[in-house]
Amino acid sequence: MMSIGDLSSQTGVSVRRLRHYDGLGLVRPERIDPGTGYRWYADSQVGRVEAVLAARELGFTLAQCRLLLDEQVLVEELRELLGRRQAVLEQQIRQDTARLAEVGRRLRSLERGLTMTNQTLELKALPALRLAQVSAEVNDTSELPAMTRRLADELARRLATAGTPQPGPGIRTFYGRPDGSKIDVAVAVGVTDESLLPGLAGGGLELVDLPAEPSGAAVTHRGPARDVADAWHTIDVALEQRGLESHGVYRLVYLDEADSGDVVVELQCPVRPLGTGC
Amino acid sequence: MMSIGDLSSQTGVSVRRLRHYDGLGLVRPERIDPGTGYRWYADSQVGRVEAVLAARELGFTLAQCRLLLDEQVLVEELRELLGRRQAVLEQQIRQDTARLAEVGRRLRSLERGLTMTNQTLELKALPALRLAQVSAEVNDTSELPAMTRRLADELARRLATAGTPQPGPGIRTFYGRPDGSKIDVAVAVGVTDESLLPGLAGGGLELVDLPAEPSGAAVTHRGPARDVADAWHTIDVALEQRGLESHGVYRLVYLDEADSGDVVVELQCPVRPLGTGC
DNA sequence: TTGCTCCTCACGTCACGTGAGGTGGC
DNA sequence: TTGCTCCTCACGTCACGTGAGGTGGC
Repeated sequence: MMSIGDLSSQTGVSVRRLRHYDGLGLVRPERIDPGTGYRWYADSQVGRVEAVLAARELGFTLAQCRLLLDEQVLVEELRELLGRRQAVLEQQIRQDTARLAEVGRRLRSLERGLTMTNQTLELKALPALRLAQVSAEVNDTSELPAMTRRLADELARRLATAGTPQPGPGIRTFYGRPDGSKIDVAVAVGVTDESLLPGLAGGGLELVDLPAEPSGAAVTHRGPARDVADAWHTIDVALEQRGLESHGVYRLVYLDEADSGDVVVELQCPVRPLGTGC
Repeated sequence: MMSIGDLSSQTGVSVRRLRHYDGLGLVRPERIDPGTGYRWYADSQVGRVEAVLAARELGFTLAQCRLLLDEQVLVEELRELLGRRQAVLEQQIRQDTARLAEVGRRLRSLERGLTMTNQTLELKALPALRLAQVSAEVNDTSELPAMTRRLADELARRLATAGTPQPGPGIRTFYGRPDGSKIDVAVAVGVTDESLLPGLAGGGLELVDLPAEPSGAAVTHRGPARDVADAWHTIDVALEQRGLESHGVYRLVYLDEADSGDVVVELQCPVRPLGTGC
């Protein structure tokens, strides 16, 4: 006969867990002292606990462990139980493998972005732009991907309605309001041929003139489109190392787009020395 | 502006979950009607919900999702977070793969056992045996593996103490008491040379004479030692198909043991026609 | 008046960890 | 008297599902 503490130290299973297993009827003490309520276990019950651990190791729930250990399962049912476990495990491995790949991809994209930004960050003036755009507002950056997709679709539809050929490069602008309440986002085309303006306005597009910025930063990014979002982060890191910060209207200019889904874009933003804002 | 039901149908996320996300501050409605308490969401918040789903898909907790989406993480911390996720996922995949292999092994062992038993089940008389053994009692079959291991160790020690050479084949016996209270288990050697008896008794071994059984069943099992436990199950299945049932003292006779860990054993048990017990 | 949508509690899930407060024998 | 071991509640975890009971506008 051994106390619950003895059983715990022999099996490495916490006293609390043993009490839990008792409560579930999974490992019942041989005897319970009616006076003190102390649990007393037979030496052989170490084997029972080990059997529980083994079944749990296969990922069975405690309820299933109980069925397994109490021989409540016929061979048929055991086959069933194992078969289901097999399916669940296969599913889980597939899912986790996909997740792992995606996490790895994001990590690599982050590293690439950091080095790329440091290599190609360029301080230069940003030109004035004449844009035909559709715009919206979002609450924060997490809403940007879905919204830019929707706006891009919308822009494509309106351009088709207007019947104009692609007037210039694709451009996206982002303006985080200084009070932090909203971000204004627009998907636009640069208008290089002024004769197209009336047609574009007729198609329901907003015509906007973005002023030139004497002092700005630009980074060229090549890679999968979905990595672009991360790239904005890295600009701020690189700017801070130079004692600068970004502000105002951010611009994303599409320079090229391959069939592979890879894009070449230039991220641009106005900059100023750190701490001169407000 | 959309109601919580609208947002739910647009994102496929249940209304309850959206309320939960509100509670956690993960997706806050743009406006809450002070009178009715109704939640009103901006169209753009569909994107926010989708961002939550995407982060969750990578296996992040909701608390982590919140950090990620609210840009509370510096690039350094994001790298940290992704790195930890990577490690956890790798660990999980390793674990699940091991579990899957073990489950598959058990399934195959079960199938093999079933066909093997059907092929080799033999009805025959069981011989009388003279045994030198160590024994113990256990509460149920789940305690058998650990206990037989312990008894086997004990037997080896005592045989060494007695200084006798291996007197005969290794044998294990199991007797489930008719009231179901306990199972008596023994690990024994068959004594073929009577002159060894005094020495064995001196080594602290019990000497037991197991009577012959005129009517019994036997199955020869070859394979990994740990699959033997499952084999007992399959005997009962095969017997039932023949209108028989097992009872009394079960015997497990080691015929051979390879270095690979594979064993050749014969499982034996007394049988009687179904329903003639008690 | 009957549905429909929305609301706020609040319990249940799963396998325990972690106190909180109390007891019996050295 | 001080430790030590044991005891029984009971809350917290995580991401919701599932009622229970009630409300406002068509």
